[in-house]
Amino acid sequence: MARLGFSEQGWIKGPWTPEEDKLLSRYVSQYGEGRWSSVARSSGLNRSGKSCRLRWVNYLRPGLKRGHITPQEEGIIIELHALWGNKWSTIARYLPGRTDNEIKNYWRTHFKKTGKPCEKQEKKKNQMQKQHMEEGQNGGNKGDSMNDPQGNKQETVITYPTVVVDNQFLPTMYQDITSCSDIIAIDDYLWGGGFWNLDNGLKRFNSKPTQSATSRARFLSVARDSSLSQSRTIFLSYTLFPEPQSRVILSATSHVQFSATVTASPPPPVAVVSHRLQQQQ
DNA sequence: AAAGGGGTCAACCGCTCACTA
DNA sequence: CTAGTGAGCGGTTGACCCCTT
Repeated sequence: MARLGFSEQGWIKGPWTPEEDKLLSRYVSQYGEGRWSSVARSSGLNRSGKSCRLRWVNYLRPGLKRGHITPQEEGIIIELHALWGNKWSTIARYLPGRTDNEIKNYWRTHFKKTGKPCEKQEKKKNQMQKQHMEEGQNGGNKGDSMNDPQGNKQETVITYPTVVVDNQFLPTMYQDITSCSDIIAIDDYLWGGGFWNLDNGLKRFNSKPTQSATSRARFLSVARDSSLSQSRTIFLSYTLFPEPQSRVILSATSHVQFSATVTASPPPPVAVVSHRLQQQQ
């Protein structure tokens, strides 16, 4: 690939070569992140510290996700952008494996012009949701649908565990969603969006919840570990209201044992809350 | 098949902030 | 308090890709 040129300081500019990537990766794995200017000097790379840092953070860093933003991630982006605006790095902290640059690019290409997802994206999303619905009807016991066959709205009671808050803000553990490999998105049609009441089990609001509901939440995404066939681990992430800047990640195994972490933001991880979730009778 | 245009994304730029001497 | 330096952030650019005509 042709070089774009050199900076005034003589640093190479332009696309990175595989050799440069190897050099940088080797250096960082040996000496760690940080001190980027010394990385630039000592690694043998004729690149500026800034360039090295950017390449590492956005491309070489372990744990980065490749591929398209999922509908769940899109939901999180929309939600958090509504809260914080163009705070890309803050938003990126809630999307493990995604970089601020990636999210920024995604936002600009998908939402910047119209302020809403482009038609193509919407079509795709609807298609996915339709597919989920069909799969759900084929034996999935995931709770009642949002609408009855006549299309009338009704409150949905999910036969999933009840959420009981043990103690408020009792630090117990911090569970990172990234620790689960091969997370795929599921149940988007069921969980994605909408408001949920956590006071008396998981009940879904069809309209905006009342101000008195203290532990209402909006689910942003659900994902599961596909490698577990019997003992599914489900990850729920949602924004707690009325604290708009807190977010909870719940993890559930076999629909029996739940644990939850609350991270105040920005940035995570900070305060941790433990919820005990009991299986609904 | 070729050209044009729009979309995507890696990379750069300029600014701000935090830290230190 | 101030100046220098490094790191990080958001905005912007430009090359490449792909779709449409």
